[in-house]
Amino acid sequence: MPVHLVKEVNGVPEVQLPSYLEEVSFRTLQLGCDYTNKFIQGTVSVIYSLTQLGDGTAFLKIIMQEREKFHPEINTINILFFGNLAEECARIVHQGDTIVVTGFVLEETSSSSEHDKNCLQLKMSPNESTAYVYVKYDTVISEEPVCLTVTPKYTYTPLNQLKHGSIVNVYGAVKFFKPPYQSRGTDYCSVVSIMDQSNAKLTCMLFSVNLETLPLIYKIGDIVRFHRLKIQQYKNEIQGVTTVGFSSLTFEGTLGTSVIPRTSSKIYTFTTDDQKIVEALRIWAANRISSSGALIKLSDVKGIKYFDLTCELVGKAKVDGSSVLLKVWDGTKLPFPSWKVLFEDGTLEGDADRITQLQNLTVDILVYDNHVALAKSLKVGTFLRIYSLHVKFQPAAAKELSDITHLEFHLHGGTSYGRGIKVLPENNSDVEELKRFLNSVDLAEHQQLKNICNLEYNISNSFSSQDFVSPCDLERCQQLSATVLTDHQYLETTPLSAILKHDAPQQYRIRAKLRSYEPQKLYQSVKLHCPKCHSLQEVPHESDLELVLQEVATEHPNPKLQNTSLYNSEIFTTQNQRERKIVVHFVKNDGILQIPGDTLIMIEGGILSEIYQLSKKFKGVIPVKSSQEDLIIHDLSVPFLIQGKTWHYGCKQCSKLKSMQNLNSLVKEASWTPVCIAQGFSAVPKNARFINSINIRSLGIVPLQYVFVMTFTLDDGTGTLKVYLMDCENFFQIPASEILNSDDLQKNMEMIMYMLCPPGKKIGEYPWLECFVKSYNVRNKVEQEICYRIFDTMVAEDLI
DNA sequence: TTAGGTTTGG
Repeated sequence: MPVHLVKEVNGVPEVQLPSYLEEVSFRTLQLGCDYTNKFIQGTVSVIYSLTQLGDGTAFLKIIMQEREKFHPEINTINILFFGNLAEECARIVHQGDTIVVTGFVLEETSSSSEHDKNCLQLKMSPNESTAYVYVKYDTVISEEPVCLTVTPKYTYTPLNQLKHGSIVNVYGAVKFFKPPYQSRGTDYCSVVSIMDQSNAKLTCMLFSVNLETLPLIYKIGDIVRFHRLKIQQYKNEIQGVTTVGFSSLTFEGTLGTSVIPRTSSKIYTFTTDDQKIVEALRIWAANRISSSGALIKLSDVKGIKYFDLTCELVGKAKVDGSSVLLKVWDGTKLPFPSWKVLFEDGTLEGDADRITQLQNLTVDILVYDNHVALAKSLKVGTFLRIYSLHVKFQPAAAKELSDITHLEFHLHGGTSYGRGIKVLPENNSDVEELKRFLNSVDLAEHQQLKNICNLEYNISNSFSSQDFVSPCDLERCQQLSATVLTDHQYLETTPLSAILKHDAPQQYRIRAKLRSYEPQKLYQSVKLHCPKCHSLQEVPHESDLELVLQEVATEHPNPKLQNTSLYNSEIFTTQNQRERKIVVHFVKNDGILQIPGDTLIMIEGGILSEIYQLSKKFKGVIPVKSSQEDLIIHDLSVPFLIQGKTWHYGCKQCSKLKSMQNLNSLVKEASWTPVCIAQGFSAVPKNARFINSINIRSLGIVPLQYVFVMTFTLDDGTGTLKVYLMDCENFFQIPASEILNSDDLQKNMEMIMYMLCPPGKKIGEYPWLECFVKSYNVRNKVEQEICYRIFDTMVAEDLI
């Protein structure tokens, strides 16, 4: 570090110089002597302007006056600074400052000007020399703990003007932060991203041995002031890091709250200018930084995966070596039952009576790994903010009747997304508000309820309980729609009774509740739809695929069809079976092989598990077999292309299979690149872009689309209407092509259906759905029937 | 030095 700022309070520097340094006075300086481990100290009497030398190197000249004037005739000396040392000193050093320089080279001056009459100068180079600049803070004792009489003038650099290598003072609104955590090194670490009116963002890596010296940030939108932050480059972006003398102040970001700095520093400057900066930043950030001011309560966790919870700690227990249980409450009631975590008898800390009293309002949070140490140190009764708490929706396992749909709360290991726990002080405004709210909760009312949260509780009782939905939730369900119209908002709502009287075709906007739906087993709703002949087909079962592939695997690859201009081929022989041969053809792009992630492969003789493994590594897998003339696709009983988790099938009726050489023309057009894939076809669903990019029609295949096909029975009080839903991905915002291979997506869908049609509740408590419905005529052998289908409607985002 | 925002095992 070439330049250090040293805070000097009442003449006492807060940082001592390294003990191996020895002071030398001006008069003892002699050419040819070694000044390693020596320092010279003085007062800055003249600072020249920063200039550049012929080769562009920054240059600064300072004249230093010896503090103790032993010999008046030689009491000044020139100091020449070069490079970023010169730039830093030009910014920091003022006339009258005390400075200490080390690592200098003593040389004779060639100049003969007035100030250079002593003929000696000190040369300071960035790599060898160090300057310590002392900033004076003089205090007087008064009734106030500390009163500043001399205030250093700080300048603050806008975040869009930060330069690599500089040490700056900045203000910003917190866009993101990780609460301090123990790093793998010696220090605590906190990552803080800030923004200011320049709209630039700066991510800062803050380290400190003392937890207290890191900024006391409680939520996004807080305002921070950092002094002596070093700016450096990392991966083509600038970042801020702590440096010697770093200090910070933090202010609440909420408009109108008092501007009181949070800091561990006993001494700091804070002027009316600072107050204005904070207030201006608050106004700027109010509309631009989504603050966590609208804090999420336990009653709001519907459809949410991660959130920051402000709560009071009621109980604590050790569960096992890697996790701790926290029992917390925020005065609101969950919209679903939640889990109760088991722990060993006698390990629960907290007031047993209070824990029992609040049992219907507390949630169990399991805290893991790196958060365990902090969790163990928490005192029952303190107020906490738990950041990025994972709320996991666990749908009922149908086979196990003892299990019911419930919520789990996990604070996973790691610090991603600022995951962590912070103790909030009692005077924090959110805590004050929470305390007021907790005091207003009618505990007797909640105690009268049955313990519906207990997972061992009988399933039918818990679902039929009216207490399941708080009055607040009920109101929301009745007023808002759980679906959103994506077009035609101008249409007026038509009652279902009126629709039933009309002829088809018509289009309607309706508002109704989902009385029931089919199929109940959601995986049965996924079908394959042919856009050409409009047939609907079942998705082949894996066991059927396996049979076809095993049969093909017994056929012999044709060696003549290997290593062509289109692809390179490799033969693999299995060891555990009857030496089955698998041939993998790596398709080239314009004659060149790509990295696996960009490569299309064709596989001959592979069974399901092998194809599945290969699909994880390669961009796409096409199962093929050898004919006499060319490689050909299977008979479309198996997927013609496997891309990640999506297995693409072709319509057996509409496809007219051609040889694989037809892929050739397309590959020559260089369309086998991620760029081409990304260009896509805007009218085509996302999952079909890839197969279009390899122009699968050149192989004579008509691809089938994955769709959800469901029947909804809707009721608006005036009548009931059976409507079809056929949707690729728009209604649920879940791709039908991926759901069969994704547990997460299946859980999401179950959760959505649970919200739309909550089991065990009266229909009055169901949410409203606003939908567009079109009617159409279907003629069967006997009569004409009017059918209805949902369109241009999607599930509201807060349910997804 | 550490971390370098970008969630999941429990």
